[in-house]
Amino acid sequence: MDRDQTEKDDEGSGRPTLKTLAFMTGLGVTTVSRALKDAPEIGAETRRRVQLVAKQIGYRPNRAGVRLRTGKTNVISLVLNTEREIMSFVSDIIYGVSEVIADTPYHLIVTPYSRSQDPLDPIRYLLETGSADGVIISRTQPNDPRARYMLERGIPFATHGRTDMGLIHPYHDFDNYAFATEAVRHLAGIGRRRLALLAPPVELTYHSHTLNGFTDALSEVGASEIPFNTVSVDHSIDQIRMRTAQLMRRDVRPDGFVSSAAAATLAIVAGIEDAGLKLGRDVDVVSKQSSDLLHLFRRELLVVNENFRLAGAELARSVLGWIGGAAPGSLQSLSMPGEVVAYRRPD
Amino acid sequence: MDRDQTEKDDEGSGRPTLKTLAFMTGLGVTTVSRALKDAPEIGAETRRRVQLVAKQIGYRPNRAGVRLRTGKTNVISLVLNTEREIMSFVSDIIYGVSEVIADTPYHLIVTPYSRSQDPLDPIRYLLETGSADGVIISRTQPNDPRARYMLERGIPFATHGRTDMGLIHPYHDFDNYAFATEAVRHLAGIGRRRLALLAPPVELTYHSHTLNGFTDALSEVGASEIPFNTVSVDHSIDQIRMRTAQLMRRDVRPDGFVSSAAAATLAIVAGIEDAGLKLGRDVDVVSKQSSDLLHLFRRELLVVNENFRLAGAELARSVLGWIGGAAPGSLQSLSMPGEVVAYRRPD
DNA sequence: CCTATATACTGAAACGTTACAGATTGTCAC
DNA sequence: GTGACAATCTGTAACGTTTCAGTATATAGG
Repeated sequence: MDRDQTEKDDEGSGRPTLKTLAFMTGLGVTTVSRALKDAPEIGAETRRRVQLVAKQIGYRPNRAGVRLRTGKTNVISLVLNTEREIMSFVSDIIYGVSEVIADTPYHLIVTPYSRSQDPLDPIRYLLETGSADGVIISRTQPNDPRARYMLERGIPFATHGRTDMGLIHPYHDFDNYAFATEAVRHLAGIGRRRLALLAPPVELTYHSHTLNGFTDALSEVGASEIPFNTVSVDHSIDQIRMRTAQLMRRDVRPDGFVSSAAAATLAIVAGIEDAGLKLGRDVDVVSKQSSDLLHLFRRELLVVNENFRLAGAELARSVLGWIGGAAPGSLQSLSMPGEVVAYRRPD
Repeated sequence: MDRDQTEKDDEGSGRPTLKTLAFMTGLGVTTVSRALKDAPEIGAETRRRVQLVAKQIGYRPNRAGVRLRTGKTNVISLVLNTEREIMSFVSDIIYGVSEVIADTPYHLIVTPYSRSQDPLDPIRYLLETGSADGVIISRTQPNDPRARYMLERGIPFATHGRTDMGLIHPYHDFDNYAFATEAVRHLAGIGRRRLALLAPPVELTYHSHTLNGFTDALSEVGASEIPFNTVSVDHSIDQIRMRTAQLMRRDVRPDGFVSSAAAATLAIVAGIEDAGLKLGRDVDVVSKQSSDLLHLFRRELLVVNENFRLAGAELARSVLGWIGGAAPGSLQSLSMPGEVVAYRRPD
């Protein structure tokens, strides 16, 4: 008896599979599979024919099939802290990543963890369940157990911010050293002499980058530091505001602030005004911001822009690059801050 | 010849599968599978034994296996516009969803689309590739092709905002009608008589909700409307600012604003001040906000809070509920605005 | 004409899971 | 002792893909 033409009622119902394509082209499933990925041992005409039909009927490989067979998930996971992450960071970085993976087969999954959890938990989960081909983490620490763990397990990842463990891995970072030095120089340039720094939390790598830039520039310009390390950008608006107000009521108070985050800057300004002082007259503030809103808040503010969307794109490129076999050391990038910009009246 | 004990070197290397469990317990793969999901025809002791071993060795079902076999993806997709979505919305809604799916097997994938694309594109993609068990969409329209499409295809979804097509589906919405009426009443209560509304974009359902609340309350309190519909909250900061300034320089200008979004409010205030007028004296502004920052911006601002994190949680609950077989009509929720709150000095 | 080799294609097996259709017990009624 | 029945367990197939180990045909070398 001849081979039954319709081994199962293929055509018609669900979405097309390799079997559908095989049936339509009269080829074997194997041949179709290979033809679609430009394997060498497939005839040129066959290849074209298969690819044409595949395009026509809108064939899309079944992710589960591929994943089961090959272990490849085509997933990038973005690991986020649900409490401490900056808002615009979350939004922009997601869009940056999306932009880059848009014309790849990759999906973006968001893997959250909360304050109470060990930051290593979500990473362990991802690795143990093999849920992603690549991982992006933020809130990077000098000695980061997550990076160490992923290096050991050999899964491609990229960090937002650098580590300092003597290990090589892809990262994208904003040059916070340069930011702090520029900020201090600018403040010195407009006559400010006693500067306070609202730094990132101590455990994160960019804390020391920022702090080093700050203190190096202080001695360069001959200004002095008013210690302000009882709070960090991770603290609540109210706490920062209160501490700022306290600080501004002292005899020896700062006449300039450098702030590492926009939301914190709102709190600093509020604190300054709580103490009855005026921004631009009694004190100046240079702040990082990631969206162009601070100048609406107080036009006296001095701002430096950090582009999180770019960071997201860069991080995605790095992870994909590593997955694609590039050397991790070649996938590191540093984003230079622009100038400190003062308010300019809109046209 | 007896059955070979090690059909393949199971134990040891990779993560445990049903086969591993079957080998360890001496049972068949089928039995193990059923025991793990509390099937009725499994002996009580066997069930406990299997589950104990599974827990001990940290068995986790392989997602690809399940997905291939059953079609269940265990994925919820959040569909976002990469240009127009409010920042804090993205961040908070993701966290809200995460919160709810944290102790379920679900993963959250973010499916972005850009200005240039048909909003239906990402939905089609998800449905055609069977990439998700449930979908959450925002920027809902009265006659929303996405909701219609998903209803036709029978995939569970929830919308942020309501539709108005006579079709029943889960949604979560903020009561923008109530927001607008409360805002107008409050402004009237402090003597404002000529009010302008910065509304959501016309194509979205909550535009008319807001507008209806606004106009209904206007006639209730006997105030009049100063038309301000050349811009919406979707416009750029600069455009809103410019239009506001233009408006405020007219002879007949508003003495009160109702604003549907915090970022837009910054622009309105800037525009007011560009025209040389003063907030709280010449004009009052009631604004929605989703994070507690507007009072830092100008303490004269009057705010109503909208909780996006709650929205995310509610939307996730709705989708999961629908997936779980609940009636779509029972998965609709409306969040009531709180009072209009004026600035209160921190303790 | 036979053998070697390259080219183009193919079936079977496997990834981990669940559904289907049994198979093996033990218990009980008669 | 036999048949019926419930309780408990099991093997096989299938989901869609890729890899392995081929098979069939043509071409060329001797």
